[in-house]
Amino acid sequence: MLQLNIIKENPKGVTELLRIKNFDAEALVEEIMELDHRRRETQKKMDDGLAEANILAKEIGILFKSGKGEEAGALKERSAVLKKETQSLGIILEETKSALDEKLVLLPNLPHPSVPAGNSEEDNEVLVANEFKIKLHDDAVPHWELAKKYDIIDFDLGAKVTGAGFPFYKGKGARLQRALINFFLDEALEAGYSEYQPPLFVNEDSAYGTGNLPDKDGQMYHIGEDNLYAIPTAEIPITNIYRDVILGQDSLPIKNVAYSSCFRREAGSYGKDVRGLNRLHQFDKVEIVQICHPERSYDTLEEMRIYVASLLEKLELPYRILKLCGGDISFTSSLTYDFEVFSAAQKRWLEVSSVSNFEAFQSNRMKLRFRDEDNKTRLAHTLNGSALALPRIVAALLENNQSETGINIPKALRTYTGFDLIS
RNA sequence: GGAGAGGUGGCCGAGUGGUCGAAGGCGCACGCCUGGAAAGCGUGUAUGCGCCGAAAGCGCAUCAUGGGUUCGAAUCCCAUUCUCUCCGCCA
Repeated sequence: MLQLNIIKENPKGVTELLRIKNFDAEALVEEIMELDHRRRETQKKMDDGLAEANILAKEIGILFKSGKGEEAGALKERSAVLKKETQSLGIILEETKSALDEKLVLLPNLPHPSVPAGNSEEDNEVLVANEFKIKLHDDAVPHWELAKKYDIIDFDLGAKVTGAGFPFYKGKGARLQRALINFFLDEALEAGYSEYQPPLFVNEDSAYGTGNLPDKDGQMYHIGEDNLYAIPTAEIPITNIYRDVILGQDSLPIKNVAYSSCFRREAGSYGKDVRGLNRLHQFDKVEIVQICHPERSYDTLEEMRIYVASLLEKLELPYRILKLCGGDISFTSSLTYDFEVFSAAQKRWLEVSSVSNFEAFQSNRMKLRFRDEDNKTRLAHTLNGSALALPRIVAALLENNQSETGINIPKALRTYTGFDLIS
């Protein structure tokens, strides 16, 4: 949620910046300014009324104590009137506040000035392209066929037991999953992250905190009986640790890593994009989250970008890094780098990580603050990124490393898998 | 799932319906004292919103959360939630 102060200070600037995200904010900003004005006006009236009522109550108390109870009658009458007035003002205030909030959450985060304009993924800026040549033999096949051939992932079995998009990993396929998780976690620890194992379900407050509600309501699995949401990413529990928290001066930066299963309904997805491991309802991911001083957040973003790239290097996967354009960047992000690996048999790029700086957008909604050098409370900046999401990594590993004899495991993973070939 | 006890500032902990944002202690910060430190002494030490752009000041709200009773609620009532104890069930 965008900070009200930023909008009030420079409504035109906000509208201008949001054009880069192809968002027309003009009417919305105007409404917000108006609602804010009404809110302050109402609160002033109510506070004054309450102040008078407080004074009256004290006077009545004194009268009663000194045995002049009869004299309190008139004051009581006035008090009753004030109560009615302040109560109805209170209702108006609450209505105005929630109307203001409803409008505020509709505004996307401001893009960083470096974000290129654009409408779709075509306009993303390719920053790094590490496309070392992959030579596949003539009978090279996509990963879903390899999965069947070597009996390492069973989509049909998953469909029988649960539904489409919930595969079983078997034998060396299961061990490869476990190896990747451990590899990613160990690398993150090495890079100074603290490991968490989060709950896989969160409550409503947490889903709001990171902005998944009300935005992506239909995209999360929801347990109605207990009103809990299955997490689409570990970002939600890990970031919400700091909801309504004021961090001490020395606690920044916070670097957390968590492995979790992720659950996504992916309503509306279909076609060849969702074939095999390309898009699942349940998948595994290692997520990194940082909370840092506002002045450091872009350095931190670069640090995270380099870190994620190093993982792909170690896995010897051809990848590229995209700086997302205004039209493709998410609602909550100021600046996002997408990482894509090349899937040789499908001949297409698959997104495996998205590293974003949210600046104070999440913190503002979550009330995540810290004490700065002057001991004042300020909103911290939050960042996160996948490091990495497993399924598409597995897809690329299988396809790119297939040979006549089997699938070769990259060196960095062999100590984790305990085997160097799937055959 | 059943029964009971409880939730007060960063922490501990007091609080009879009235001047309680809340005693006292610990912690922390600053100052005095000291050659330096400890001890001791003194001062300060919540958050949000509003008056107003900032500071100072003032006002309002906040004692788990949300309602209610009352001129007045940390205190009384109701609901929710979380923690603890016992019983039941259980990896």
